[in-house]
Order: sequence, then structure tokens, then C-alpha cells
Amino acid sequence: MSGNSLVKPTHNINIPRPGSAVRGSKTGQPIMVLFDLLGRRWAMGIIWNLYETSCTFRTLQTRCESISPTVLNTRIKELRAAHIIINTPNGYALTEQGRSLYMLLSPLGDWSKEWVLHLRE
Amino acid sequence: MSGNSLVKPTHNINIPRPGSAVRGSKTGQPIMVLFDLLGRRWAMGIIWNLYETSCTFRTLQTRCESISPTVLNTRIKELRAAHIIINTPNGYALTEQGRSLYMLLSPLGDWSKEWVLHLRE
DNA sequence: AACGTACGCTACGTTTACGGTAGCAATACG
DNA sequence: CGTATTGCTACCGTAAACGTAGCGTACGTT
Repeated sequence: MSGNSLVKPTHNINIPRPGSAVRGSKTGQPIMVLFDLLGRRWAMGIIWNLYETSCTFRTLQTRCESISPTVLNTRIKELRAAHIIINTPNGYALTEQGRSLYMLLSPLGDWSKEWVLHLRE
Repeated sequence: MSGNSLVKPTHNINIPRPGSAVRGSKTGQPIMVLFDLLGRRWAMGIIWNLYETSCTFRTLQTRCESISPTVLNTRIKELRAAHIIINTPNGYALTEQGRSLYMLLSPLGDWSKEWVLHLRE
């Protein structure tokens, strides 16, 4: 499945692809494909943690405080297939696209702080 | 449509709350709490679909092409608890905060289109 | 060579989330 | 009365995620 020649997976990973499939969107609108990709546990957290510095599998695992290696590996495969992260000699890093995606996610940081304050009331 | 029928959840829903818990973040950083909330299936899709017009439970279910009522109801409870959506006489709608959150998610629409084009190569 | 260490990653069993279908109670209207 | 639509729940099977353990490789040190 998904003619992407990655390492043979333990259990089949279902990488969101535009135009077909993706959980729930028959039309395969790009935004829904993206939401499918980002709406998986730890996906955005990984992007967030990779922006400052690239890092190895294990340090990434440490930064995401409690992610299992199984899920981390799955997310890595998905995000690599999506060309959002890449494996460099220095470890995993955001691609150019990944960095541009981070720039869009970045404002959520400030928003979440305001949001938390508002929820406290 | 009756206003607020009382909430009697079948299975306990675990609503992300700042400061404690949330899947994987012991520190409870706001951004991680938000990622926990948005990184659940259909969460962002619901926000996306509610921006144009507010709509009822069933129409929302229709707009999200294949969401089960169980999950939709769970997401609604979570997003309501987070003050991102609200139940109005006209159906469910984004709150002021929800709309400001949408404004941040909105650029992802264009980004995803570019991203899809890049993936096709 | 033998040792320790860190690396990316997998196996596997348990728990949790999600999907799919059915259906209930409440409201509205004929 | 009947029917239709609403929000929402029950149930159950499947898929995703967690937690722990460990493999194989590549280093550096002694």
C-alpha cells in the first residue's frame, strides 16, 4: 500500500494522500487531508519540538514527554512521507515546507496562552 | 431542538485542561493542551465547517462527510468545554474565541493546496 | 578484542479511541 | 393521531495508541 518504499512497517500505516481516501473525506480536499495528518496524536507536537533544533529519535522522544517509540516512529514515517520532516545527519529536522508550516502553527502558541487565561475565569 | 438536554456521558470524556494532565504533557503547557484538543479526530474539521454558518447537529454531521454521531458528540462536548463552540438557538456556532482560532487555522487552507501540488511531483 | 553506551527501530500485550448501526426522548407540524 | 426532524445515547467490533522490553548496529574506551 501507498507505493512509498519505506522500511517495511510492522502494522500498515495509512498515510493521508490528497485526492483519495483519508479518514472521512471522500472528496479529498487538501485541507481535510492536512487535518487528517495533523489530527493524529503528537503530529503537531513533533513539528513544534523540531523547530528550534533538529534532534535524534531518542531526544525527540524525550522532548515529547510521554510518547511511545511505536507512535513516534509511525508519525515520523507519515511526516517524512508528507515531506514535512526529513532525516539528516544531525537527526530529524523540519524541511523547508515543514518550517513554513510551523510558521503557520506558531501563532497558536500565543493564542493558547490567552485561551488558558480565559478558561480560568 | 430542545435547548440544553443534560449531559450524561456514556464513557467518561477526558477534556484537556491546562495545568494538569492532558495526554503526555506533564507540564501542561498551553500549546500542548491545545494540540491535545485539536489533535483529536475531526476537531479541526468541525471548527472549519462551523465558520461559514452555524448549523445543527445533523447538518454538521453531514458536512463532515463521515463522522459518527458518537465522536461528533464527544468533540462537541470537548469544544464546548473549551469555549470554542457554543450551542445557539440556530444550532452550533463558533464563539468569539472560536472565530479567532479559525482565523489562525485559515492560512492552512492555502498552505495545504501548495503542499498537495508539491507532493504530486 | 571486549566493554559500555547510544542510536533507530520493532515486538507484543493491554488500554483507549473511533467507527457503524440502531434507536430513544423531545419537539414540531399536519 | 401520525410522521418527521431534532439532539443524543447504547452497543459492539475494529483501529490507534500506550508501555515495556529488547534487537541490531555503530560508535568510543580500555
